[in-house]
Amino acid sequence: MPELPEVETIARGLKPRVEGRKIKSVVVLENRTFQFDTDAITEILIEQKISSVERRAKVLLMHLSSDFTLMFHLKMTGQIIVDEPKSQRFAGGHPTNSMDPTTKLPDSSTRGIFTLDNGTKIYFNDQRKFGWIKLVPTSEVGTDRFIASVGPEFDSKDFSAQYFWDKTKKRISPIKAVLLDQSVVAGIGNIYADETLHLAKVHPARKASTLSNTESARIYEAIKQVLTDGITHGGTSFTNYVNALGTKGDYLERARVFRREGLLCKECQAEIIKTRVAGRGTHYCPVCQISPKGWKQS
DNA sequence: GGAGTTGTTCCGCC
DNA sequence: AGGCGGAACAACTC
Repeated sequence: MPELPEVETIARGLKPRVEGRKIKSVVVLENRTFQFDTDAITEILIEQKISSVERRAKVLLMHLSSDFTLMFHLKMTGQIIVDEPKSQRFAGGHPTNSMDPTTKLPDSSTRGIFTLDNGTKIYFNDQRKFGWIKLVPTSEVGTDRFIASVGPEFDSKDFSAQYFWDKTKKRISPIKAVLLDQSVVAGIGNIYADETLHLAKVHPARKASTLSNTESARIYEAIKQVLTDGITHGGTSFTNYVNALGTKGDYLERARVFRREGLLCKECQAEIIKTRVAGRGTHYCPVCQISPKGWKQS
């Protein structure tokens, strides 16, 4: 499940390897992945320069010199992997040849291939075909339905403690559902929602409207810390996620609760519980995160 | 081999 | 109006 830290890690890996390069060819292996008229590829993509790479929420943006932008959403199992010709590898530490994950590409999950003017290839892989690629005029990225509805970035000025309090206090749904709501804050998914609430010592099933100002502030700070930490450690890998170089992220081994059912809480040694909140698999510590009154574990 | 997995959209209901 | 909860989507793992 690529969330904000995973997509940010991909963007950072991609940037020095593709910015300034021209797209020479595009191979469409799965039509439904390409959610735009692929007849436009020749005119709008081929021979165009990738002027910059950017992330907004969980969407990766590649701005082109044609004043169009490629938008990528990885949904649950998407990958964007860049394979540079050996002679031209960016000195940012590509995996050594013997263990280079890109030697097996393309594979059965590859849905599209972009080849650049120096021979670099960008593979879009997606086992479950939920991910998509769109092509829109750069000036219209902001009016894309998803982008238009998404909330502030966690590290932007717009995301203040006051803003977060205003948003949460009128919501009666579980706080976990509020964190997963992309219109409140951009980029949190199942991993970092659980991690945030454990750090903030708030039970995921607490109704948002019952949180005190102090608890809301703790969650606000935890969001920033957990997402920053996720980026620092290159994201979380347990099934599909790899970065732009095809290698895994390191966050899982430092996870507080995520995928740690039955293991001990690193704060209090209680056993981590897995349950279901907001329709999602949810991990928490029953001691650090006190259950709300009347809440039954399912 | 049926259930579980999840990011986003859609839909019915309040 | 808009929040809420659940279904739908897809394909693999267990």
